Amino acid sequence: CPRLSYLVVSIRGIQDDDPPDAQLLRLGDMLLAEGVCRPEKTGRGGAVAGAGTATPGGCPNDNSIEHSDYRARLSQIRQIYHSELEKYEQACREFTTHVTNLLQEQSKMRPVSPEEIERMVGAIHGKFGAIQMQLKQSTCEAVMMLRSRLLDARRKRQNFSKQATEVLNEYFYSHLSNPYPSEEAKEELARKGGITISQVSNWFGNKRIRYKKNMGKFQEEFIIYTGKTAVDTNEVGVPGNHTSCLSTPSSGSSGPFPLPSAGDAFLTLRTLASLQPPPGGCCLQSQAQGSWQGATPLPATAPPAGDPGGINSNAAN
DNA sequence: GTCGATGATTAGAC
DNA sequence: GTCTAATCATCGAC
Repeated sequence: CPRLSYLVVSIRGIQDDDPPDAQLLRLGDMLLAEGVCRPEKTGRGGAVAGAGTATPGGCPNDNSIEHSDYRARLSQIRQIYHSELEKYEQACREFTTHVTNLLQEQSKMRPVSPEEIERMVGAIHGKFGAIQMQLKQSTCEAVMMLRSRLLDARRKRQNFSKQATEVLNEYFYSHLSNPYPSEEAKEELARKGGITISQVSNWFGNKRIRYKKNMGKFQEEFIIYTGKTAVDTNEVGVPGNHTSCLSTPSSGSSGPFPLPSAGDAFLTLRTLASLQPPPGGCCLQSQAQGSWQGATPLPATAPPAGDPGGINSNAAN
């Protein structure tokens, strides 16, 4: 929602050297944008008191249920704002009257020019304007805090559907030697899983990191997916192998060559993972930064015996 | 309420 | 732009 950033920018943009009127106007605009106050009817002096029914502006203006709490709290803020504003305006009026009366009293004893009265009234309005600005600013801050608490959906998340997770895991484990789907593969995974491409990218980013950090934990998953999908063992990291190089994932998830067992799959994968791609390998993507293969010695429980070349000895080179 | 899993965000490297 | 790594924040099982 651009309005929040507008608020932030606007509040940051308030400088002490701004003329008070300009600051007041800007804060008024902010509160207007948030639906806290109505457009001012006349001149300065802030919103019309009692504008509690003003239509909330911005994102929360939709009818979604999750925003009802926001709207309720915004309404509270609005009421407090207008109540305080009314108090300040009342006080300003009273004080202005009081000072004017005092000056008129003084005029009996000394000459008091209309300019002097005007100057005093102006000074009073200036002081109350500053107070009003503080009120607006603190109201803005309250609204911003409320928004960040209740509306900021950046970290809202929902677990992916089972189908999406399966599709992603199938691709990941069947391309374990190079779990970097191309754009086309991402698109297809996104389509199959009913998620967005950036979610696919996020998922693979998270998966690679978490797999690398704790491979043992993912052994069971590996068995599930490689066993279930009957992974084509030729697919895993073999230089020149078609499926590991093609960008489309479609051929990887249902290989026609069932393994005798998942454990064998492990062994085979471990062996294959140790193979080194040819110089300028066919299509490994973005491996310069992470050396995925070097960090992919497959789950530790796989038997090391019989591993001809060693898992980590040269995979990353 | 706690805690692990997990999707999203961020900073920094390339 | 993509990537890793760290972190945040939420979900969901217990």
